[in-house]
Amino acid sequence: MPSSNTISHEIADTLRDEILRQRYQSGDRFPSERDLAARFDASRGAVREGLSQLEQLGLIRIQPGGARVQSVNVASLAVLGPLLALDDHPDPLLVDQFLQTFGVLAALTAKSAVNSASQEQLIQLKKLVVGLAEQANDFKAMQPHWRELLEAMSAIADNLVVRLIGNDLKAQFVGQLMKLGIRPYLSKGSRDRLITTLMVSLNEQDGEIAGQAMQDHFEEFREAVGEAIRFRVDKPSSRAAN
Amino acid sequence: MPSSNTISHEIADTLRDEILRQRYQSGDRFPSERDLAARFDASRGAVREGLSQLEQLGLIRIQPGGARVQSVNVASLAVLGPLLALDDHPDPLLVDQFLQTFGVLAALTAKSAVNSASQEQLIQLKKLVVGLAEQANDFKAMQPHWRELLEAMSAIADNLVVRLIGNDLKAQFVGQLMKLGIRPYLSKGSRDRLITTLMVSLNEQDGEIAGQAMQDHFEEFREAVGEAIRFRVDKPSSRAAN
DNA sequence: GCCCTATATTTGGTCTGACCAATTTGGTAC
DNA sequence: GTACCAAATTGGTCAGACCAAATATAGGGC
Repeated sequence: MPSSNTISHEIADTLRDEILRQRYQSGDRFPSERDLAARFDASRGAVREGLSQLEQLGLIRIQPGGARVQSVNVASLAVLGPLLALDDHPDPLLVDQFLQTFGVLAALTAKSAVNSASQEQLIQLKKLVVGLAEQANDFKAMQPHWRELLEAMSAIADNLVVRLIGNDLKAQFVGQLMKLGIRPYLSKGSRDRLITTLMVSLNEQDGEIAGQAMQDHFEEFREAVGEAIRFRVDKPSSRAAN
Repeated sequence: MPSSNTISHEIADTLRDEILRQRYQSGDRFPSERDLAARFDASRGAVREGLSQLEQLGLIRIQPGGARVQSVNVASLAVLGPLLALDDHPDPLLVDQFLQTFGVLAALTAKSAVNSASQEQLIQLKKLVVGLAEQANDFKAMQPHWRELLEAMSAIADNLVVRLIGNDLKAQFVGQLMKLGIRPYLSKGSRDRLITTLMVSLNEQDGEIAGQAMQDHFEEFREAVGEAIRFRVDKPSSRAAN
C-alpha cells in the first residue's frame, strides 16, 4: 500500500515494498524502465524518478545495460521504516533488534543530555519526568509525554548523528505498534523504577545513572513487546498481495 | 566535488553539498527546476531526477508551487557521509559525536556477537583479535584487521538495524580521517588493554565484557582523534567554494 | 490606506517521442 | 567448446508540450 500522491512516488513505494518482500533475488536484473512504464501505465520519466529514489535507498544499483537488485543488507537505514510497516505482522526479530538499538542510543542521549544540561534544562527535564509519572498507568496516554521527554533530551544532547538516525526511524515504530494493537505490558514496578531513577540522575546531574536507567527500561520494554507480539500470532491479518 | 558519472547525480551531489554548506536557509524556496536546468545546462528531466534524490535524503521538500529547503536536522542519516566529507576540515564536534555514537553501536554489536557466537565463531574471532594484536603498532596497518573484526562481529550479531546504520556511515569516516592525514595516537597500554579484554571476553564468552571493552576503547579513541584534530587547526586547507 | 478577491504567472507533475552510448545477448565462424 | 562480432536492449539525456496546484499580482470594495 503505497503512500504519497505523485505517480513517481507511488512507483517507488510499490517497487520498494516488492523488493523488501524479497520478490526479487539479490543480484537479479530489475525490470527495464520501459517495462515498468508499461506496467504502471506511466511515462519513462516518472519511472526513472522512482528508480532514482530506490537507488538512493540502496535497494537497486542502476547501470547502463540494466539495473540490479541489491541485498537489503547494504541498503540505507531509511528502508527500516517501510520494512517494519510491510506487514500487519512485523518480524519479531526485527522489532527486537530495533528496540535493542534504539535502547542504547536513547541511553547515550540521556547520558549526554543530563551531563550537559544547564540548570534550567534540568528543571525542564524534571517537569517532563513528573508529567510522565502522572500518566504512568496508561501506555497509550503515556506516549506523548514519553516522546516529549526523549525529544527534550535529544535537543539538549544535541548529537546530530543520533538525531539523524532517529529521523529515519522515529514515530514509525511506536506508531506501527499502536496501529497493530500491540500493547506491551510494563509492570508498575518497572515504570516506577525508571521514573525514580531518572529523578535521581537529574537531581545529582549524573548522566551515567540516567543512561543506565534508559538502558534497563528499554530492555524491559523490549521483552514486553516481544511477549505482546508472541501473544498475537493469530489475528486475522488480511494479507494483501499487490 | 561531486562524484558519479551521470548528469543527474552530478546535479544532486552539487546541490546536496550546497545545502549542507548552508548556502540556503532552512525554509527557503529552492530554485525552480527550470532555473536549475538552465544553470546546469541540462534538461528538466535530469534536474528532476537529481531533486528526487535530494528529497529522498530529506534535504528538500518538493511540492507543487515550489520546493523548499529543509533543516539538516530532519534529513536522512545518509547525509552524514557527505557532511563529514564536505571540507578538508571536518567539524570536530561532529566527528566527536560520530565516534561516540559509533562506539555504543560497536559495543552493542560486540556484546551480541560474543553472546550468540558458536564455538567456531568464537575461534574465528579469537584469530582476528590475534591478528589485530600483531599489527597493534601501526595505526594504518591496523585498520584492515580492525575493520575485519568489526565486520565479523557484525555478521555474527546479525542485527539488521545496526548494519543498516553502519551502511550509511561505514568506511567514509575512517577513510576520511586517513585522507586528511589525521593520525590519532593511542597509547600502547590502551591497545593492549583492548586486546586483552577482548580475549578474556571470548574465552569466557561474556558479551558484557566485550561490549564494555569496545565502549572504553572507543572512548579513548574519541579523545585521541579529538586531540589529533585540535593539533591540526592550521594546515593550509585550500577551501574551495562551489 | 487596508483587506479581500479575481486573475495571471510560476511551478511542479507528467507525457510523448526521439537520439546516443554502453551493455547484453544471440548467433556465427573457428 | 570457444572466441568473436553484430543486433537488440537498456539506461541517460534532451526537447517541447500540457495540466493542475500554488503563488504572486492587480484590482475593487470598504
